[in-house]
Amino acid sequence: MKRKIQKQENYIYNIKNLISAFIIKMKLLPIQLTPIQPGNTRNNDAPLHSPSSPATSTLLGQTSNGNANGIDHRLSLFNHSELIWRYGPLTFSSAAPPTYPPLDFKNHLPTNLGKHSFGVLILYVKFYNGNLYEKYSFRTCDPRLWNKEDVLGFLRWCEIEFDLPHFDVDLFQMNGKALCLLTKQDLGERCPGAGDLLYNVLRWLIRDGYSAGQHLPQSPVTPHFPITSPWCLPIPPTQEYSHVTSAPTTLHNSVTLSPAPSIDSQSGSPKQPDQSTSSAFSALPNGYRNGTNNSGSNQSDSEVDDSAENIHSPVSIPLASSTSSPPYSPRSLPKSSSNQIFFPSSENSSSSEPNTNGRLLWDFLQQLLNDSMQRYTNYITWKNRESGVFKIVDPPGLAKLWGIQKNHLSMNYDKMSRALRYYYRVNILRKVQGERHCYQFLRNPSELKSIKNISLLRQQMSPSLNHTKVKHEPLEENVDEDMGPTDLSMNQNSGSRLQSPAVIKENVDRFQFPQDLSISPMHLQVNMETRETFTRDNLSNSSNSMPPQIQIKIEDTS
DNA sequence: AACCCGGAAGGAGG
DNA sequence: ACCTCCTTCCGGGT
Repeated sequence: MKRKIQKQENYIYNIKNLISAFIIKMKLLPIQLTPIQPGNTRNNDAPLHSPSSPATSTLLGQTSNGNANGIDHRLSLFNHSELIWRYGPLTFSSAAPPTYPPLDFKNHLPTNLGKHSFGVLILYVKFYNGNLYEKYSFRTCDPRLWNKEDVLGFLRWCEIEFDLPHFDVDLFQMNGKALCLLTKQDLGERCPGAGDLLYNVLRWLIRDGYSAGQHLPQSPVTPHFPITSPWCLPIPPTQEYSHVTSAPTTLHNSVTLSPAPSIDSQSGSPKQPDQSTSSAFSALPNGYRNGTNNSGSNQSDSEVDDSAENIHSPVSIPLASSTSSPPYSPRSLPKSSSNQIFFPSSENSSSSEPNTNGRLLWDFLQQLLNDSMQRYTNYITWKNRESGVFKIVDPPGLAKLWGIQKNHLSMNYDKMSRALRYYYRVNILRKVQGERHCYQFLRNPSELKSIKNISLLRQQMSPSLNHTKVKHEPLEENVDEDMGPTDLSMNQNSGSRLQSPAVIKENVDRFQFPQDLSISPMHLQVNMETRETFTRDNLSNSSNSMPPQIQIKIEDTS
């Protein structure tokens, strides 16, 4: 019996990671996690994707006919543990108050929003032993639809997600629409050091959020901003899960992972998540620590390692396969001499060096190339790190990443390569003749960063440059002595808050089920066909019909 | 067709 | 107003 409970707990644990990943993938803003009671058997032949399914009201936790207890009977239709994702417009009316005590949508969702502009994703979890159901609801994350409490919840999420100093909430007594009208400067004044970040996040949410008529980005390089809300961080399993059926009150308390962002002003603000709990699931982006505040303070004797780690340590809610260990625990970087040429360390860094933080193209490329976890090798990779020769593996993809970084979404390889060619004349880059998409760095990053004005490089020819210029076999070259350890720690003290390449890529690639979801002995099936319906088009067009649905089925194969 | 090159104009931000 | 660092567009070459 204990083993079964333990298994179930592990299952919950993994499911929550899955949820987090899914939230990221679909850019949903989790607002609530509420337990529901296990359903009684009731025949419901309506297919999950049927427009005629009466599921909507049930999904919203409202009482429907023949369902006086607010129980979702459909759950009992399935023989195995299942996750059922649904997405659709919120269609409840004020005349039908929810009778589902834990799921008070009326108080949690702004009722003055157009019903077509809103969506709720609900997750039902059923264990085939019948002991537990859970229900998760998520709201879409178009910031323009946020109310004041949403805004505050978002800010708290940002505080944690990006390790920002506490915002002065008094300066953000506004709804999402007002928040979105703030300029970068406005945001910077309200939250010094994080204005850029907030601005970029909001712009991104607006641009790629659930705007009507827009498609969900399909490109593998499209960033999915990590809506890994702290209030939805999974919690370690507790034995309370085994009592959920018989004790609804306990269930309510125990299954609520962490406080939902309260939209009910009476209930106050969402609490901060328990860091000790969340740390195993979500590594805060150390690389985005407040630059001025943390300058040097989080540097230790393992400075080199940490600096490199932190730069590319985005928010992570790892999938089940990676929950057993801290996702970004400090570890040593390769220290072979071959890695030290273009693999920056912080040793040479000084606070006087300008911090480009990926804003400059060469810097951006360096960060991708030198990612300690090698997450960008599908975009760009070293051909010879010693000589600085690299190859753009995926030109359009890389260009898109760059465009995202610079907020020029029409960026393509043609334009980006033009920028690269401008580096020729300033001796930052040169083309590797005869090899497509191959370029060579002629300066190492610390050298470049030490030069405040890149254009000075036009006159300033380094010995290494002279050396490499005359040779046409860059792959065979050795670098000069002055091409010492370079500096990757430039982000560490950055005041800039542009999204790092690591974050972009991480957000894109994090969600890779089912391969990455190793819920043993569970087997995950994803109905890709139904997932296809999860588009903005469908979101906007299906407002009067059954919401598109996504079904994730987990079967116990043991 | 894709890639590569560099001129020209202009924009955003400092 | 000026500068840097691109971005955008383009004609031409390989």
